[in-house]
Amino acid sequence: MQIISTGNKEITIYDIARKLNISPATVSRGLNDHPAVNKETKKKIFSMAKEMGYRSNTFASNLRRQRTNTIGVIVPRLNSNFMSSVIAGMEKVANQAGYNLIISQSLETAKKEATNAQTMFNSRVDGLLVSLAYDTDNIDHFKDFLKKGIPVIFFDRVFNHKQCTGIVIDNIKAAQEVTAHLIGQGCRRIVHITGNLKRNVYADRLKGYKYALTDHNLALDPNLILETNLSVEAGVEAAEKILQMNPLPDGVFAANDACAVSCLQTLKQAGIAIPQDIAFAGFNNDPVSKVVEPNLTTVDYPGSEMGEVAAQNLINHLNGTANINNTNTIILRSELIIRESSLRHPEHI
Amino acid sequence: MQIISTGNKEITIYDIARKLNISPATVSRGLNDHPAVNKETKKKIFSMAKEMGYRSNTFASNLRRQRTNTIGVIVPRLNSNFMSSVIAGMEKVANQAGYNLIISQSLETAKKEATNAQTMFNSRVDGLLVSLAYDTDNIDHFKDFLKKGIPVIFFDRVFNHKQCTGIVIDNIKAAQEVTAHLIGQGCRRIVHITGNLKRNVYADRLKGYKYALTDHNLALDPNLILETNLSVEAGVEAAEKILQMNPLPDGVFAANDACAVSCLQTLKQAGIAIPQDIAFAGFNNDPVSKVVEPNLTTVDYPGSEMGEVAAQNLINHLNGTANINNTNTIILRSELIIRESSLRHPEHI
DNA sequence: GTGAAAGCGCTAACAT
DNA sequence: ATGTTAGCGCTTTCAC
Repeated sequence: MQIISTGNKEITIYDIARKLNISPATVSRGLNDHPAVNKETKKKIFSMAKEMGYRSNTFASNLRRQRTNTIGVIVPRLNSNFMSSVIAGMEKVANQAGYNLIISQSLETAKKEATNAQTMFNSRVDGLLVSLAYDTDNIDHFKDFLKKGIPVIFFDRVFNHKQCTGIVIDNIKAAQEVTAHLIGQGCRRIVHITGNLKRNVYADRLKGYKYALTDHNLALDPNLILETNLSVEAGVEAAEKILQMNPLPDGVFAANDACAVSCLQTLKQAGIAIPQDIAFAGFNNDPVSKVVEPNLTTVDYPGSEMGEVAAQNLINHLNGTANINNTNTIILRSELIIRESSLRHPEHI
Repeated sequence: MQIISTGNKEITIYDIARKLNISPATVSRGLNDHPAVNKETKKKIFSMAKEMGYRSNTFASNLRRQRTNTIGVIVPRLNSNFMSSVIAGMEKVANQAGYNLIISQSLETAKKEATNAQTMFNSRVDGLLVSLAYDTDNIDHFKDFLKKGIPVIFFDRVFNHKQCTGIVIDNIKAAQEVTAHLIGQGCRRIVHITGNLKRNVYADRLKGYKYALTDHNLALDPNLILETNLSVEAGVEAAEKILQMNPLPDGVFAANDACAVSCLQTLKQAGIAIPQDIAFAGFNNDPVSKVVEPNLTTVDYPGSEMGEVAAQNLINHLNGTANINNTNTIILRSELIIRESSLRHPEHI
């Protein structure tokens, strides 16, 4: 038994129409701010709606218009500054345009990503914004969307597909800058800790690393490239591998901050001086990068903006203002942030 | 112009019925696994549905059944390990029970919280799961829900209201343990950095701090209680205030880790030895607590479990399995994690 | 075990 | 500027 339940009856536009002695159609038009409705009538409608506690029935409306005004969002995890900013940016744009967001986490598995996609498909989202899971290696689970012409936009972790727009930063260039910076600080044997190379973000950062070596006429040593899952634990393991190397490397560039930090700390505990023995750089500008000692050199990029751009492009497409089918890639700016972990000439700070 | 768009026509139960020469009613029953439908018929229906690429129209279904099977979630921010785990826990339970989640961030403002609540109300969520914003001081924006008998469950940051269930940890006890631990390490003048005392979590942690002092016959010095917004910047400011104190305190207990860490680091830079001069403790077990040097003593509590419990209780209530109107508060376990920042007798590690 | 038919609340084409 | 009407796709009562 429900203890509290007053006024459980839902008010419909028919109730409002009856009270006002007008037709339901006019009420509907008024509520939707249709230009052909008399201003006075509109006012009456709105105040009566308010008074009676009316709330629009989205389902009836969606059923009728064959649109949901809902955007699906699938991300690997929500627990980063970056993702939270992305979502905030999307929400801002979506709300302004009258769209709702359905958000879900793939928890880095392709399987859950597929399930989530199916749920979104059944909820008939008008479009999808996706950042891929760690181990996704095809996008068959988005085929249903593409077949139906429902737009899918990837951001950050994108998939190269002619039918899908991607919003990214220039990971190659950013990584190239990081590596060049380390080289500029005197590093000659730089370890690169990377992630799953299926993901553009890690593949591109690796490319940037390689290009920078080439730019500075340094040979590429495959033994210096460690492919990991970029977790905190992976950082510890990487440190153990590094300690086995002979000679020791003189620089480490990790593809994310979490891994960089745990690797740095493990090496430090083993008596390695940072940055004198080994200079360090990460990627993402996570809060931890400002806490670890020494503070971590890293790359910052704008989550909120990425979210806004992704959502805005999708909505413009849905509203017919712009067509993203012709847009393949949108590149946002990023920034190298130099901190003590890589600075061997402190006077340069 | 849409470049790709094949099979844009939606399949309905009527299409399936026609192909199978049965009635739409039977198709509907079959799809919903109604017991009164012949097993063979069911099989035929399912395979035909699959073949034709049928997907159920949630809107028509919701419109008809007058239920949405959707749960609204409003949180201050998504960017913490804790919140991300909470959401993951909720998703798990909700998916299993056939419910969907609509998630939104209040970004710590009561205003956005109210807007979000209104959106949720209009989307006719079956129930609401809320963790309050920093500055919310009443719950009028949830009145619409309560009036209609739509259940609202608070978690972590709860509001004391007879009509609302709350899921929390015992913040008083946890804070009391933290403080007692500091006292056990020889602290006598312990600063407590707290947040907005409207929020139960901070008010209760303050209480726990006070009770522990009482338990150990220590006088309460109001000057040692710093009310802040618990941000990273607030930690720095708190450190500056602490440095002005004469005599210096010998312990700091901050109501979250972010603030504790920045305060700790600022004091360290000023030449204070941690934990010898000032012992430190935080709250939340954020990843940074394991990165800062020395590692931060803190309180861990289970986000995923809190999410699961909140969602499960809501769903049980909605399904009529249990009634939460009688349940006022559910308390989950938490755990003191002792690390070097508070350990003055290293042999105890 | 299956079918017929009504109706959930809204919108939009058409009519006035 | 407003009204009439049909129908979006589904579920469910009542009938057989």
